[in-house]
Amino acid sequence: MILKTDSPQNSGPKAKFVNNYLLYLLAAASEKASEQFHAKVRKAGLRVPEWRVVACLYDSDKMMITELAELSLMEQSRMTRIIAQMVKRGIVKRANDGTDRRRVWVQLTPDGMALAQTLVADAKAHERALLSELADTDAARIKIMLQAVLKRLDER
Amino acid sequence: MILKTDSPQNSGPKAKFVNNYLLYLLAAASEKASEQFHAKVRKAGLRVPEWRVVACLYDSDKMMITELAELSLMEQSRMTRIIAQMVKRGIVKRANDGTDRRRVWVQLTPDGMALAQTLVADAKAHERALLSELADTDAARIKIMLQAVLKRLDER
DNA sequence: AAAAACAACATGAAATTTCATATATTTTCT
DNA sequence: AGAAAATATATGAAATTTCATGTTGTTTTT
Repeated sequence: MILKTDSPQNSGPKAKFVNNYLLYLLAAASEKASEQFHAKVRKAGLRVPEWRVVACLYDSDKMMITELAELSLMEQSRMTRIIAQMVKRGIVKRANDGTDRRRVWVQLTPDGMALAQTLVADAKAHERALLSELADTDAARIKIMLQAVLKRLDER
Repeated sequence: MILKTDSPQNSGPKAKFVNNYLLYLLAAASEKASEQFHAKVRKAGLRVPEWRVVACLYDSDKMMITELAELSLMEQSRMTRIIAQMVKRGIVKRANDGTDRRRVWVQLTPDGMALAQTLVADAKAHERALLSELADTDAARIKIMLQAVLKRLDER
């Protein structure tokens, strides 16, 4: 029996690095799994970072810029500007904190909420479809696994 | 018994979406797992996209711009410009194809190879460390799982 | 209660990225 | 063969992103 360990363009006897490298596998899986859904996001008029903000606020109703940045996996100064755009477009609004005047709370507007409802529903449907494609595989347990990974990464 | 399903900032009874959403888990795992190593990459004088190019060429010794872009998960026009910079810095060189004059083959220079050797070794060491932290977890099988996911995603 | 340290957010300026499209070359179709 | 389609790369211009740092406000130290 012949073992096919790699993809087509594999030529020599030397084992490939990239296609078997954890960080690459993670990046590629993330990228390719998201591709389809991100196309939907853009059709709904949002860019991916904006969708992340909307999804975060769907869960929490108000968040600080810094929190949004961390949860959305991007830099604070970038988040500040993204929020500014989203405010202009009426998706979110900014509010002050009564106690700490440095803080800016970001919240969904009614329009933003509507968007969030729709897109989160779409996201869940898309996820169901994706997971069902993996149902007969080890990969079905992927979420549990990824959560374990994240927990470990956080702990250190 | 009380079920704690989520992270600290979880307040209400409503189940969180983001922290249990596959595409988020993938993105976050990728991001956070890479963080440390990407810092090393930058210390070695490369940015992340450049490291991806170097890693690809470590495996294949010559690749077309288009191939590099696809494998490195980015757009072709961006790759064209990244390669231009890397050429200037003496990390890679461009060569023509004898038959198809549209093609540009990108190869590591000797300096580029040296960089590749070092960084790939670092990457492998980093990966070993990471995987050993997960050794007692389900997540130890994560690579197998991610490969299964990618295979499925490719097949459709 | 100052001083120092820290935290949250904003912003200028340079660099990168994106998007659409151009150019050149090869392949396919009729 | 000629036309049309496809492929590979390049590029202008607008938009976004990054990096370093500025500003304001809060906490901690001494």
